[in-house]
Amino acid sequence: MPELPEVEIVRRGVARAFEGLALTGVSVRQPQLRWPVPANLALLAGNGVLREARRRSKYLLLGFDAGTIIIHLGMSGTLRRLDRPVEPGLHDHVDLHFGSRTLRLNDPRRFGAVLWSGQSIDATIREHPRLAGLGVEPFSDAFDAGWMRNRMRGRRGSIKQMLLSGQVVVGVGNIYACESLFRAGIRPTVAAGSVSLARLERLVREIRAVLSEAIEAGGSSLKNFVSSEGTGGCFQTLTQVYDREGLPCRACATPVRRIVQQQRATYFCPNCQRR
DNA sequence: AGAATAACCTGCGTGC
DNA sequence: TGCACGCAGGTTATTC
Repeated sequence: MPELPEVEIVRRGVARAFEGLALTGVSVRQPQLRWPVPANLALLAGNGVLREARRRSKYLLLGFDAGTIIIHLGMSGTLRRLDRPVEPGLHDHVDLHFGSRTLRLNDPRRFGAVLWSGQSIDATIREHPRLAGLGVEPFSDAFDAGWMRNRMRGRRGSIKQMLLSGQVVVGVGNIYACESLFRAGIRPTVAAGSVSLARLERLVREIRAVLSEAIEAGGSSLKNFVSSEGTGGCFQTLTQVYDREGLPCRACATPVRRIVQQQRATYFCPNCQRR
């Protein structure tokens, strides 16, 4: 589900509606997500004020004085803002209550996570096992072609696989990996270590561009992605190759091809992406 | 170390 | 209509 643009949109909604409010309670109805949800989250957070909602990779980090709530939406998670009591439905796993306002996590497939770190957001990003060791943020100065080349030197796995791994750059999932490789004219199957510096420079530009445009468009809503305000995005109507198998390439009219890499669908134009 | 594979889940669309 | 099957935005664990 959510890749960087979708998580960023959720983060903005949460920041706007919840920063400065005190956490007054947590309801955990179904703790079985990727890892068990700590049942005593509210106690851990010390009923403190939400100071900041930040994003690192596809993780949402809610900073309190006592520590940080870490949320991942997995494939199917949504976070919704409720301004009055609403009867919980199927897969409404966790509620974070801030007085009369509630942040509700729904996640049918349960690949998401809600974790607690007793550290600040900054320390959590540096030291938490799930977050330490992630690649750089795509909009940071550290992300450039030289960095990519260094991280991918000697790698024989495909460039698409490296993008998805999060070891080089984070936030790029299946949709935006396909889209950025198309826009950079790179065949998704080529060995990561064999891509020239010039082509990596183009890839860096296109990754940033496609992520920015997706944020502008409100993200991609394939099945169930919505913002915390309940609105869906429209980037899925703007994709060049993703989910367009057999349809004409928007640039050259060659039929878009679909292959499978690492058990994930890859879409590309065999004419525009020759190597 | 790096690469490949299975696994974790539910829901939806398709085709018989 | 009902049912089997394949597929879905992500990540981790286990192999070799």
